[in-house]
Amino acid sequence: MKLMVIDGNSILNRAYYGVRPLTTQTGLYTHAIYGFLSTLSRLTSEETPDALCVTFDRREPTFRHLAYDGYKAQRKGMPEELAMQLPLLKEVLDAMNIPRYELAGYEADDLIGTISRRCEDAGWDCVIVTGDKDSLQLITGRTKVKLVSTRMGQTATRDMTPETFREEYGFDPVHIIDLKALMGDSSDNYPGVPGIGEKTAMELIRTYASIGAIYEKLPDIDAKPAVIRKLTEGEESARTSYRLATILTDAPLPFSPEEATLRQAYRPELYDLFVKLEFTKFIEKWKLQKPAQRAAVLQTLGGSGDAAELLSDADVAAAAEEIANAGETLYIRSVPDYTRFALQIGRPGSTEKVYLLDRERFAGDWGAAMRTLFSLPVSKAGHEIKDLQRYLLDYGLPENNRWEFDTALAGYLLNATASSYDLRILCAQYGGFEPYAGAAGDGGDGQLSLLDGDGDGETRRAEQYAVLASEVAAIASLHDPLRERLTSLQLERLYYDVELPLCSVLARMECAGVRVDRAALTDFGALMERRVRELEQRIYAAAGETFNINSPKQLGTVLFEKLQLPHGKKTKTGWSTNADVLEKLRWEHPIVSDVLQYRQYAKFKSTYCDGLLKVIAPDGRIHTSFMMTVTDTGRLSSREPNLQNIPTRTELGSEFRRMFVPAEGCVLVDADYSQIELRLLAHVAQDETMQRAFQDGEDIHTVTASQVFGVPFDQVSREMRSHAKAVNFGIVYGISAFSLAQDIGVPISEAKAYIENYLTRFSGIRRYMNEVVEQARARGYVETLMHRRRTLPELTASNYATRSFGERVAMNMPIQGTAADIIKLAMVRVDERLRRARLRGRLVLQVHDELIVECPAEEAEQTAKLLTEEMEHAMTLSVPLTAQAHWGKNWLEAKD
DNA sequence: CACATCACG
DNA sequence: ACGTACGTGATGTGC
Repeated sequence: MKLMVIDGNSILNRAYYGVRPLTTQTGLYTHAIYGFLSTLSRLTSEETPDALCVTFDRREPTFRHLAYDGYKAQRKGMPEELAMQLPLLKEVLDAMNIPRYELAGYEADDLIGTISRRCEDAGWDCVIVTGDKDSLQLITGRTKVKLVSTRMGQTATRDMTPETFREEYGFDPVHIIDLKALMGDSSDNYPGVPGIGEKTAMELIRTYASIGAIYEKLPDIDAKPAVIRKLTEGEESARTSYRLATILTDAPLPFSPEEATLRQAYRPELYDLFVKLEFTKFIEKWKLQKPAQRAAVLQTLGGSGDAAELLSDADVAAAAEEIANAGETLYIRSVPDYTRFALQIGRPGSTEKVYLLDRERFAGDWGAAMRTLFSLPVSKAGHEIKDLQRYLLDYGLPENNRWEFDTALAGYLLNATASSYDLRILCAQYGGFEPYAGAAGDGGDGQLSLLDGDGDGETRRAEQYAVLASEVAAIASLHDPLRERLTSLQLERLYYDVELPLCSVLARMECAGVRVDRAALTDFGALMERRVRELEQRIYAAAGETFNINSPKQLGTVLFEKLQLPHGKKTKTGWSTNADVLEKLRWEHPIVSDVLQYRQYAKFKSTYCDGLLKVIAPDGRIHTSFMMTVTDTGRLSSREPNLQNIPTRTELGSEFRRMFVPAEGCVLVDADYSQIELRLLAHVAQDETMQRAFQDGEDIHTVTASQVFGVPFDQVSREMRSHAKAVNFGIVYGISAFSLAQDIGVPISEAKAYIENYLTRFSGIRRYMNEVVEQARARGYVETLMHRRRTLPELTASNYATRSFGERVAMNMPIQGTAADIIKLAMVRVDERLRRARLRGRLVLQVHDELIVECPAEEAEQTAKLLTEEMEHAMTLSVPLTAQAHWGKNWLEAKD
């Protein structure tokens, strides 16, 4: 039998510093608990112990140290962000049914010592998990220590047994006490023998094993006279330190290994806790649900018989009629591949009716059923409806605008920084911790052991139906609370006039896709391939060996060790080889520019040639997915593939845009905003100088240069303009002199002067930046002109870097986010007008400040005019919003 | 799965 | 004395 005992404080501490900070939307820090549980889960599956327990320190000075006057409870208080996690971790452990021990007057070490000896006495093996090397003294034939270390953010463990210990230290584990008695321990604050450090102490213990032996033989030991003198003078201190270093093994702790035997977790409690901590991952991994509620849903399904009905082909017409006659919102939930649906008529209370559809159990024409049920003249609501709309469009379902609500989208507007908008989490947050409406009763006990790992068995079909039915009920019951929250945060207009109608616009864009010239892309790929091979050979020749150029590690070795090039900054894992660094080395060695070239060709080949070719659909077009709930600022993102990062900044790269082409007889019309973020800055900051520049239609970077460098407008040089441009970017991002200097290659002092000049000349901007940060601190969030908000728990962090990050975000988000609001609004209007005007043009892409429409060549001019109009008038500001449109036979031509 | 790199706005 | 611009996604390497 084997028991694992965990040094709670030590592992929590390591998790706190080793895992990147994570907060719930209410600002509760959770990363230490998260890291603790990850470690716990990993170690238990690694060791498979029969019993498990955790020990904790009490804050007050401990028994062992009271004997020594010098001890002043030196340990630094833990940071607030960690302290708040400790009681929660204890709750989690209680819910997991894992015993934890703490005892006034005893350190965790002493409890661990006691526990390990009790195990041995009972004939058990013991595994101690800690990051504290003091515990190594407890190692015996039956007890080993798993030493946890965090290196570069990675947690690693080393198993320390008597053998591995002796190999590393050269003496037996128990003599680590003697070692500490000589060298002392600054963190535990006992001195050892003054003047004796780690090296001398090691030497002595390896030779004599214990301080007892040393003092017995003194002064006739093999050491320098100075060492002998220090030992003699420091004997009393050594003896005291020995006592302090000795971990107690006889603490009065009521404990026997049997009582820590692994048991079932209390799943309902654990579920509630994980919901509170927003540990979606663990909920999924450990398949947590409120068992009582699931049982209730199953009972409804099986019991009363007419609560949920599985639709067969023959039932569809009748069901459709019932749905239409009810005249209530139809709530829709499906599994991710749309092979199963649950439909609920109306809100909870209004009707009991839930219909289920299962493609595997459906004999008739599935597509016909989809069309019948989803084109009914009733309002519809669901979770992530854009994807559902796209699925239905693929079935040729005509567009209608009766989509009334999307729970995921509402969750996103209420909290844009959440990592997921899982229905169950939304229920907990906005439905008052009752994930499934109508389910009652309190906890039964769970069946799954948490520590058995994934263990996903075959879930029965009825159970899956039950989950689906409960989810559609969840959507229905979330409708009102979410809508009320949206109203109270003034998000109604953004939600109902922008985000919700945008769903169907995006669904149509994704469905339409964009045509690409497959042959040209293939040819370009072959060219890239040739160039890559060529450069590869030159690089190998210059290096005098072959190696993997794609590996920064191997490349670093070649450049900085073999070729002895001066290395710049480091990354966590070695020397940086990024483009910035290599650019500075360009003239040091011909290999460098070859590597830069190689990188470019390799990127183009793999990401853009191979990557795009892989995703061309049978219709010859690429259908990206626009993600609506990903970014923290309100922007869209594009995935599989990402069509928002197609090269354009270099001439060679922009060739890719030549390969995006319209259908036969059509053109691409491209319209983009000019300087939308700086215009917004001028508007929200009400900075008169900048507003005037835009009102007068001046070139903003030139105006900035003239202000910052104090020269007349017509004497601004190219370099001055480009520096001013960098300053403008920096301002929008929440600038620091260091980064600006880095960016434009001037001394920090000079960059500092630029910024100072800028903020003096554009005094409105200085005022705005101060105000926005101050307001964010006071309110805990920032918002856009349309009230899209982002919460900023970072602003109250005690860590400087984290706090500074929060400040920069506070300055940037309202700008970037308002730009996102505006173009989304423009997209909805463009889509609407195109269709109302009976034009055949269709939006196909959006790239943050740019819209691309595919339309018949003869409608190009009209479409371009429509685009610029809608984009420019999407919102009225104190400065003009301007957009330029062009068209051509490919994306590149359409850009100018 | 994390990291480094690099493509975009 | 700190650590270093905002927001994304895809790829290849290496543990």
